[in-house]
Amino acid sequence: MESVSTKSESNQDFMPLMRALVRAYQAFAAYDANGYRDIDLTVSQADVLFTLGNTEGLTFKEIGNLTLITKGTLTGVIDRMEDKGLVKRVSLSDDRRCTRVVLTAKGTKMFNQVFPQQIAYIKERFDRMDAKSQKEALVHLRKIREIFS
Amino acid sequence: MESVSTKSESNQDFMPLMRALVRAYQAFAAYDANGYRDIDLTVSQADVLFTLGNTEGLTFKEIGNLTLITKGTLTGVIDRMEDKGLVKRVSLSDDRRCTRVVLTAKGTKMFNQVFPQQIAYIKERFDRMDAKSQKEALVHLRKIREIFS
DNA sequence: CTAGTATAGTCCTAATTAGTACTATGTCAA
DNA sequence: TTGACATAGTACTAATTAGGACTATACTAG
Repeated sequence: MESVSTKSESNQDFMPLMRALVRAYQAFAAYDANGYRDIDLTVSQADVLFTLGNTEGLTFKEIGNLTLITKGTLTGVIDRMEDKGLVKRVSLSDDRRCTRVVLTAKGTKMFNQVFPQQIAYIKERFDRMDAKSQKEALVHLRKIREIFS
Repeated sequence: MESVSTKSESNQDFMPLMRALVRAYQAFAAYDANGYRDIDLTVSQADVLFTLGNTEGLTFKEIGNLTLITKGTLTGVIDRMEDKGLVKRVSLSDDRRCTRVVLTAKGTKMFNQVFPQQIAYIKERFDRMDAKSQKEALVHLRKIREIFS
């Protein structure tokens, strides 16, 4: 279908799929980010806020695993969220290497306000895709994740 | 199927699909980036290199559209590629606002070497997905892109 | 012609990102 | 107990990212 400007002999039929994956993600990410424009939150900060919501707090390690934000990056993200008064660092008594990050009252309030809002904002678009397609897409995307892991 | 920790009343069945999209992209992106480890190229630089390959040069605007790299970012990316001797800026006589970015001999050589390599590297993984699934996934991903555009 | 507007690219800032080195703490085995 | 190794988080760097301000150039309507 699509052709690629190269003299390589290999079959490159996967390239449209590769591009579609990148474009689909980028379109979603841009739309998602737009939802945080008004409120004073970056995507990473919102990601952490949503991850901490309805928990008793999580360690850096746990947050990193759930959000896929690297530990080095996370230090800075948590720093800025702490500056904004959204989270606080709490030491663990049983393992002094660990730090538990907990939402403050202000952070909890923001979570309760922003999370449903953002969910509704995104749902609005996914609703334009029928349930059957969503189900099939889910299977395919999990397969793609699997082959690249 | 999956449940989410929130008290929002809205139907959140799209969330597994949303997560699958993000994870699939991230897995692919990480794999792709790993292909540039050995050679001295970042993902953005490789993106530009591949975009310029087999062309007579492109303007910043054109590169930006093809790669989805913002103009502000592109200035820095091209700066560093120019420092490495991979590309050069050429002025256009008919519109002095525009700059054409062209691969140097060194850049062309690198393109001819790295592009087929990377294509083969990625193809290896996509080959693990059968043609029918790829075709279906392509349709779904284009739909996802559409609903978020 | 000329004023207003649009476009191309650069410059600047704050935040994120990956990666590596580093410190403190914990674990496990000899 | 003590040395080797592992883990958690921080510090630091280069590159990227989005976004907005800015300059130079082009276009267009009156």
